[in-house]
Amino acid sequence: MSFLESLNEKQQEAVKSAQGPVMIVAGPGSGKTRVLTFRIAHLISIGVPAYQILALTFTNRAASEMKDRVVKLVGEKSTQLWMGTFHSVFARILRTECEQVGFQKNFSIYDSQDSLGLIKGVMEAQGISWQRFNPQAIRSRISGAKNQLIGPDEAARRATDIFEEKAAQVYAEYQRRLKQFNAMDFDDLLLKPIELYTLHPKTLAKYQDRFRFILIDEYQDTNRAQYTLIKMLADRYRNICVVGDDAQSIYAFRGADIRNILDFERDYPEAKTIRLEQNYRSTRSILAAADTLIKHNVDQIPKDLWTENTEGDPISVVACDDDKDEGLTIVSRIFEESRRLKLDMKDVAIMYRTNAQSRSLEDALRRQNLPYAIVGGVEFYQRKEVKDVMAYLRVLVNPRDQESFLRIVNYPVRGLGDVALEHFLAFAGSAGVDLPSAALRAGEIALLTPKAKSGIASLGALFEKYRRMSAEMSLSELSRAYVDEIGILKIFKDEGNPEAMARWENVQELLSAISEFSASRPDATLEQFLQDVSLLSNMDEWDDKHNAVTLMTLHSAKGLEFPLVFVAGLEEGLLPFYSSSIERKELEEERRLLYVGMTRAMRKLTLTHARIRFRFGEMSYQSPSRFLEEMGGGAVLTESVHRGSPYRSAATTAAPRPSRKPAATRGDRFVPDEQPDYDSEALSADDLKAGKFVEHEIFGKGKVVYVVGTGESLKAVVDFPQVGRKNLLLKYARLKIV
DNA sequence: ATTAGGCGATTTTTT
DNA sequence: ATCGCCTAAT
Repeated sequence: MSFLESLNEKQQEAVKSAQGPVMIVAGPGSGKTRVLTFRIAHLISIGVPAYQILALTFTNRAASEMKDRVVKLVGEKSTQLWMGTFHSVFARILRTECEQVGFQKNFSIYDSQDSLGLIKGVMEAQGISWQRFNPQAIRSRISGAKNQLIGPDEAARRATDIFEEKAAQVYAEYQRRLKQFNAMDFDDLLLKPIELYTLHPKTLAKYQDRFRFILIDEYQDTNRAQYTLIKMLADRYRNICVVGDDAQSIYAFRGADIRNILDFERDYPEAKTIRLEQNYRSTRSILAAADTLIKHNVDQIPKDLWTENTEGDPISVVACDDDKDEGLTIVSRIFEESRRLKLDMKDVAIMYRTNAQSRSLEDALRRQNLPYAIVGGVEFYQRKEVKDVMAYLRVLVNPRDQESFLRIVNYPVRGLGDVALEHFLAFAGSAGVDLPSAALRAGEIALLTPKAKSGIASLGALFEKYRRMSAEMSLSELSRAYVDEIGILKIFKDEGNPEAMARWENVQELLSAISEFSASRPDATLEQFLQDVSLLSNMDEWDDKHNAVTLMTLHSAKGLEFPLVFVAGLEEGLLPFYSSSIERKELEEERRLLYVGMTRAMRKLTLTHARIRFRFGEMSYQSPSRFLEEMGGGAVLTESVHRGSPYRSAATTAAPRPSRKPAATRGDRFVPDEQPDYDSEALSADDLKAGKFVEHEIFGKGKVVYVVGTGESLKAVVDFPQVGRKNLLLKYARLKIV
């Protein structure tokens, strides 16, 4: 086959091993995507019908790109291929099969924000205080349990402290309500199919028979639920091919389980393992530094990455005065390097640990008139006005969706408060009807004020009207008329200020998106649109057609490559992040995260750190990241820039910077080993470090999350299990180290 | 007694 | 920019 000739020997082997289980361990830049694409094309070319192939990717974007490439290789017969993220593929399957697990086909999909709202409601109903038990923490605990396939009952049995007991209690009611609301959260999109296949072996057999060839990309980032699901599906034909790299596993915090890679060979003893170790992407300098860094991890499968590429430029490490300076430095280097290497702006990426860091970078780019695009950040579909309209649409599709109903029941204002809502919910509950039906009968609720009665009744009438009309109108007409009648466009217009006009435009943009969606496919439904939007990943929205610098988090950078890469904020507390610098496993994940970022670079990599960073409303002294030392000195060029900046004068008058002795001992060349005398306070920055346990007179024992400021204004943020996070001024707090 | 609007605190990573 | 709490207005 002609298209195989461009592959190396290992890659060809990976492509041609069509039958049986295969694990491909693919280092960064080793042509993994090409292998996957060619493998699919190969399967089709040897006669496998495209609809028997299921390919799971990490983003929908990756899926559609890969699909396009397969079409180019083998033509239109490949369009029946099933390709997408775990969540979108199984949401699609659930759309047809969910009745077997007690859901209606029009079920809603709740994102984390919706889930959190629901959890708060449950906690309120159960009389669990939001102050004592952080709803966000409860949510992530529940999600964690679900990812490990632990149900509410088992969670309750396993609970060892009051927090876990409460979480389990909330969990049980949360699941009950999701079912009642005909809604699923992200985790359910994986759990319900497992339930479906367990309860209905015939259905499982149908899908096993359907998907005879399964491919999974980014296998290192799959969780236990995904693993189980795939194991079920692949059990019959065992034609499963997973591609991953343990060194690029960066989603353990979300339940990704490294055992999935390690267990693969145990579950499939006949599996063939193929290693792709030749890197085609990066210069030798870049690869060497990344490799030296990642070798500091204990948990890893040994690999020998190599490249035939040239040595290239050394990696630059630039020390900047502060975060503004960091932005300016990066911008001026973008100018220099892009000219020197003859690159466009679309060849440049700036990566960082937290979304909050994009602000100062954006400022610098804007000031220099450099075009840029941000991946993620405050996403369009997360904006309040967009979520509000989406909630209206969801209620139309799924009247049982109480969470969405409650979101918009008093927006625009209809004269309803907590009390009126209580009465209304009680009425709906005793009448045993969904909320839109109850709203139509608001007149029957004696306890409501006239204003509340008419407000709710008109909302009920609105839903009723558009539910009827949905049969006769096109999707795009319907949504426009509906949104118009909701009245929020008028509110924004009347308000007239720039923010309101921006919101007005966002709603218009949402309507355009609906029109576009309905024009793009003949069978477009509102259900389908809502589902697609719920399952968008932030990469899916990224437009790489524009010639602009790309800004994104290190997490979003996975799978991409750019000739010129900047990683900003290589500082202790930021990368590695505060709370992740204590546990070895978490620290190793931070290291992998930087590894992912570094290995995105093809020709030139620049790492920056700031000495002072404006965080949490004040200046904070930052030490260079320990990872810089861990890269070894060989290919690294250390530089330091000084530039005037508004923070500078304040900085130079401040107390000497707290000393710090990084944990790593080798290659201390990036950090001058200074040890200023610093003993004035009983507790100084020397004693008080992130991760230490301290005792407070009132709050009890807690863990230090991080420390900011110096001398008199030395502050610590401490996590107390009972009372939560407290910001303490050391001068007064009188903490004791435990 | 209720509700609406103002004010202040907050910021890891995400399907 | 958004959320949650508090107080003024009804």
